[in-house]
Amino acid sequence: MTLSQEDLRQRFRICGVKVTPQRAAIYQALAGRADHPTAEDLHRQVRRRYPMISPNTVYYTLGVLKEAGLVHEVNYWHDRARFDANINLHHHLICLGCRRIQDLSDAGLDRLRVPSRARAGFAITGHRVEFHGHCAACRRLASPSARSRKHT
Amino acid sequence: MTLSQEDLRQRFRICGVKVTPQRAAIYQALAGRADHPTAEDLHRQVRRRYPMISPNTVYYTLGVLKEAGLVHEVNYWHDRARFDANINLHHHLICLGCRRIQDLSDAGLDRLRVPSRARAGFAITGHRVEFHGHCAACRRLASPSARSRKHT
DNA sequence: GTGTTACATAGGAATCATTCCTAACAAGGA
DNA sequence: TCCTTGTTAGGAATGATTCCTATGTAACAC
Repeated sequence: MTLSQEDLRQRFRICGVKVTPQRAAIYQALAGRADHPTAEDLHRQVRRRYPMISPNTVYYTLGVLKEAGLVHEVNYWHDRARFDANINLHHHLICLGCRRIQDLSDAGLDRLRVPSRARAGFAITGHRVEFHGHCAACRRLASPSARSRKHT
Repeated sequence: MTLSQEDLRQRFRICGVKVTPQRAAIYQALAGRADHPTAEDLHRQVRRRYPMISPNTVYYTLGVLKEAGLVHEVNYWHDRARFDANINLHHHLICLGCRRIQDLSDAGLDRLRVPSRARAGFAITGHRVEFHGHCAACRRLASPSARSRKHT
C-alpha cells in the first residue's frame, strides 16, 4: 500500500513530523508490507535505495514516527522476556505507566472465535487478549509525563 | 501461591523435569508472584537463597520449564521490535511456525469488554487480540520439528 | 546573504539481555 | 567403581538497541 508523495507529506505534516527522503523511504517501506518487519528488515530494504542510511537513522525515525502515532510497535515490551507460572488460559491487563502486567480471567474472553473466512487457512490453536491502560496506582499519580518515553 | 515441596515434585515429575534445589526455587519464585517477572527479576530473587546461582542457570531452567509446559512466556517475540504502519484497530494471527504476524480485522473483536469488577481500578484505553496457530504455508510443511525450539 | 537555532543523519562506541562454550559436578545405572 | 547424562557456574560472545558526537541541512531571523 504505497502512498503518493503528496499524501505522505500531508500525513506527516498533520502529525508534525518533518519529511526527509530517509523518513519517507522508511515509512513507505513499512506501509508497503503486510507482515510486521523489524527495524533491521526495514534497514535492509531501504538501504537498496539509500546505501548510506545507517541502522541508527532507522531506529531514530521509527521512534519519531511511533511518538507521532504514525506507526505502531506490534509487540510491546519486546526488550525482555517475561514469564508466568499460571498456565491456564487467561488474559492480561498491561499498564502503560509502570509496565506491569496483571492477569485477567474471563470466561467470555476464553470463548472468542473469528469467522473462518477471515483466517485464510490459518489453523488457530489458542488466543489471548491484552488490554492496555493505566493501573490504579498509576492513575493516582495522574501525571501524564509519567508515561515512559520508551515503548509508546 | 507457594507450592508444597511435594506438590512441586509431583508436578515436575509429571512433566518429566528433574527437580533440583535451584529449579524448585526458580519455579516457586515465579509461582509466588502475581506480576510477570523477567529472568533477571527471578535471578535477583532466588539469589537471596542461593547466592551462587548464575543468571545462566535461570535462563536455562526457564527454558526447560517452558519446554515442559510448566511455565509460559508472556510476550512472544520479545527479542526484536516489530512495526506496523496500520494504525487502525486490528488484531493479529501469529504463526508459531514461521513467526510471521498477519493482520486480522474483525468488528466483533473490536468491541470486547470486560466486567468492570474484573478490572480492579484499571482504566482501559485499548485492547488487542492475538491468535496463535499455524499459517497455511507452515501447515503444508506439516513437520512438527519445524516448530522452532526458541520462543515456544 | 549571513548567523543562529534546531533537528537529522551517520558512524562508532557502549549497553545489556541472552546465548554459547566449557569445565566441574551430581545422580543413576551397569 | 565407572559411565553416561543432564545440571550448574563462569566467562566469553552475540546481537539488537541506545548513546555520544560531529557533521549536515533547513528554516528563520537579522
